[in-house]
Amino acid sequence: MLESLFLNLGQHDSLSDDEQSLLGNLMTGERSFAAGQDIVASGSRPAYSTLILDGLAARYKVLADGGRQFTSLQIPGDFVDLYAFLLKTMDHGVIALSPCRVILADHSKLRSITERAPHLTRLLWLDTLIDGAIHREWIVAMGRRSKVSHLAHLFCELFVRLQVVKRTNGMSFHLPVSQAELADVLGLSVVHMNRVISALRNSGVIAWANHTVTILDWQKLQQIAEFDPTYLSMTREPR
Amino acid sequence: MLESLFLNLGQHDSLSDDEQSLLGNLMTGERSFAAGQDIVASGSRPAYSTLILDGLAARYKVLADGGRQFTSLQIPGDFVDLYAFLLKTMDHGVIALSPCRVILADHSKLRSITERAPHLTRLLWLDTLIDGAIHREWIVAMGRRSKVSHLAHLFCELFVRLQVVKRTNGMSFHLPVSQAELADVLGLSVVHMNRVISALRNSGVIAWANHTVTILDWQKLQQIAEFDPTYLSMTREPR
DNA sequence: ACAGTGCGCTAACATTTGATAACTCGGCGC
DNA sequence: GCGCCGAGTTATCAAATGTTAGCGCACTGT
Repeated sequence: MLESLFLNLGQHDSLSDDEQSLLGNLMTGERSFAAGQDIVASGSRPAYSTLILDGLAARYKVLADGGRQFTSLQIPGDFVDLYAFLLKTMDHGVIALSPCRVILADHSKLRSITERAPHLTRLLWLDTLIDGAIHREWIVAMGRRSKVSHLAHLFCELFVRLQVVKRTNGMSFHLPVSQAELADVLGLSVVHMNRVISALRNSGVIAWANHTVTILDWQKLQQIAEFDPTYLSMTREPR
Repeated sequence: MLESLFLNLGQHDSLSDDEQSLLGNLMTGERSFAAGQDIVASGSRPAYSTLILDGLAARYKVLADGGRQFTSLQIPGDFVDLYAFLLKTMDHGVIALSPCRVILADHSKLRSITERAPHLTRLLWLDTLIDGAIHREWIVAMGRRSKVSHLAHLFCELFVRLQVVKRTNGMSFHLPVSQAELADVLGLSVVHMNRVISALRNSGVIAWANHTVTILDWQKLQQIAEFDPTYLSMTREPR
């Protein structure tokens, strides 16, 4: 059941059997959320962190004028709020974009991992660092890439991340979001988001229908995106 | 000499004398960089992490068309590349925006801290988590705030962070960057950056001359920025 | 079968942002 | 003193992006 988590953490360094069973002991209390529901509320002080088993979720903030911005997309094997273990207070919310099945990690147990299992601690720390690396890549995309390139980059990132946890199907993956939700990822109006999607479609590198994205030309997509996966730290080495 | 680091880490939870001396033992090898020099090169695999003692630095990425985007600003007491300890390969560069004095932390020593000092490990982890929280706030600012609000938010953030490490002077702080560099923070053209700065100046909430920013109306500045410092985790509690 | 609804899509127009160029001003070397 | 140069500023025009509105289609409940 923790397959995705093992695939995710295990891609960076090997996970011992002991560590796998520590993780198995850590994660308890499965829950489900419907699309549109808050998984974690902004301002809350959760006593546990949440791992996605199935579904798509996103971190977000809402501004006074009602504008919403997603700050990350979370897939199976991702902790959506591991940092709440030390940050204590959530400064943003996490919403389920599709039906989500999750499992929880008590902060008290996480704490004891930091006391007793240094290597596993480093792997969990690393997981939050990659989160940060993705954030930086998003900042670059928002600030200096063309919108088409930004969208292409997002698709590259999602494809590669989904591949790690075996949620791709050939060159396709499921992306259960509306264009309005995607607009809240890129920081665009819905109308302009539609224009950008059309442009990328017309360039012939992707198809997107029925909530399924198909990459028609992976080379060219990466080229448009200037995609360099270094920031995802997908090499296996001692950490 | 590690005053800023102690102030920075100590704002979140108390640092024991033992922990302070562990940190003192950790940080060795002072170096200086001139404005414009790379402190850490993109693509490198440093064997140590870098702490700013004095000066202003920034993380950045450069795109194929020459466009540059800063992803963070780093002030005294900040680790600019603590995550390189686990991420291994730098996926971006760090540049000195003003003359910088730094001190280094060998990754081997950092590793031994994770083996022997769980509480200090959590505080260092926390430091990187706040980095991530700041990234998320930047994403929101880039995507959904007006440019004037974005700039106001940046000034709020810098002021509060600089206050923690005692680098403010009343309601003023030193900001040794050109408008072109600031444009690479907000992701704007230089010309438009200038317009945005003019607008914020004309609203009467800040003055900016000789590389010194003075906040004339702190309440109104926070209001324009919709600034909520929760994401900086500035409360002292057990971590 | 029917109307209601959410979503994708497009048109027309307004506003924001970028590109290019020119002008000012102060510092600095000669 | 003179001229160069970098930084800030402004003007003008072009391109990107937002706003408002409306259409069509698939899906849903009745």
